[in-house]
Amino acid sequence: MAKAALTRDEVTAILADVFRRAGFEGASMSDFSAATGLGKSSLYHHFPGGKEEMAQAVLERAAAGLARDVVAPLKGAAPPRARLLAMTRSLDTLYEGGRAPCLLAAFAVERTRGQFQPRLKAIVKNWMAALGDLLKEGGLSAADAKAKAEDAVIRIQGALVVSAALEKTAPFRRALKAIDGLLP
Amino acid sequence: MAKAALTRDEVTAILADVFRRAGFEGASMSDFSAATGLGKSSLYHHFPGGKEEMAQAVLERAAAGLARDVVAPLKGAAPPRARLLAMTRSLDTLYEGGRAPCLLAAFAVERTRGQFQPRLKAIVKNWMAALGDLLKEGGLSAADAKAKAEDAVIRIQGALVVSAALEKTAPFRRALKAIDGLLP
DNA sequence: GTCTATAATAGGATAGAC
DNA sequence: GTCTATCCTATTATAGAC
Repeated sequence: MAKAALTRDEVTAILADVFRRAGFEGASMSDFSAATGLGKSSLYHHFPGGKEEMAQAVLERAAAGLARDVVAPLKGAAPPRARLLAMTRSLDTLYEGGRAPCLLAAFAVERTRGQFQPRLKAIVKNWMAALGDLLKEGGLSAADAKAKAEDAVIRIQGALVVSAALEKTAPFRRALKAIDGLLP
Repeated sequence: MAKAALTRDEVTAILADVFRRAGFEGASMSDFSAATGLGKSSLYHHFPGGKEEMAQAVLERAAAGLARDVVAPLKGAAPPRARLLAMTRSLDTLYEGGRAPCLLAAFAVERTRGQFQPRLKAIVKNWMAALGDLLKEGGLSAADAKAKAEDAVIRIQGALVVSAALEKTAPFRRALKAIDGLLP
């Protein structure tokens, strides 16, 4: 699809979509070729390091996307509760209401996660730290804010797994609601 | 390893361990061969349907194991809180304190989950129902018990993902503690 | 019931033309 | 920058001897 000169970022976005649905081991060059409309050699032209480099580029892009769409809203000037709602709304879009898998989780549960662990850690820590800061600002004690921030990320990841297993979006939507309720 | 005449159940247990670490797509016949000490042909003798049949057998065994080790403790004669603690203790063993991945999650996040969905659904529903019954018996309203049961399963799955991403067991252990606290 | 050997296919990756 | 053609390896799976 879309032969018209894809930029590296556009290609990376498509690869990200394949990776998050198939995981690292599950995604193949044929998948990438079909999804981008590019031949294998074109893909190697963009990513000489092959699948590994593609995955790293995709993770880097995901980290930037999370920083922009999920973490940045937490740091605005609006009241804490409004910022929290902005994050959950963004997550609802990102995960398509619970229907789309999480790239982070797909990589984290695989045997091959070792090569991506530094980035996975950085992404999760960055997210939890920003959320913890917001909850503290919203009136929670430092310890409580940290614990609830970790719990919120856990619930989002767990809800995606349970929603996928049950083929239902309700668990994910309820989890977002519960996170909304962390601040009054 | 262990050449001495493995039973089908013993073989299945080993396959389960490979599957939960590698996922369905990630696990190969070579992995199974190395883990069981059996040649590929021996594996096909036990499971003529190949990888697919192996996965189904593994899931069936996992469902039985969950029923025995996780769901059954919830239904004993002990006080509700004691039964809840028995479940979390069993989960701590099953997931090796947060170090071992969940077979269910590994299959649920993959592209290939379709073929296993009926079993995945049954396992999750069975677990949530038993936990909901216990919480109701412990004094929660029917609606609250159901919501908190779903939340508990979500937290366990999410904690495993987060623990794997961070290479830390603390999130998983804290999640179990939080579930312990659902009943006074 | 387990083995060795072997097919048949899909995977990741590269060479070289345009 | 993209293509076709190709290579090598790993993968799933089968045949047939013991």
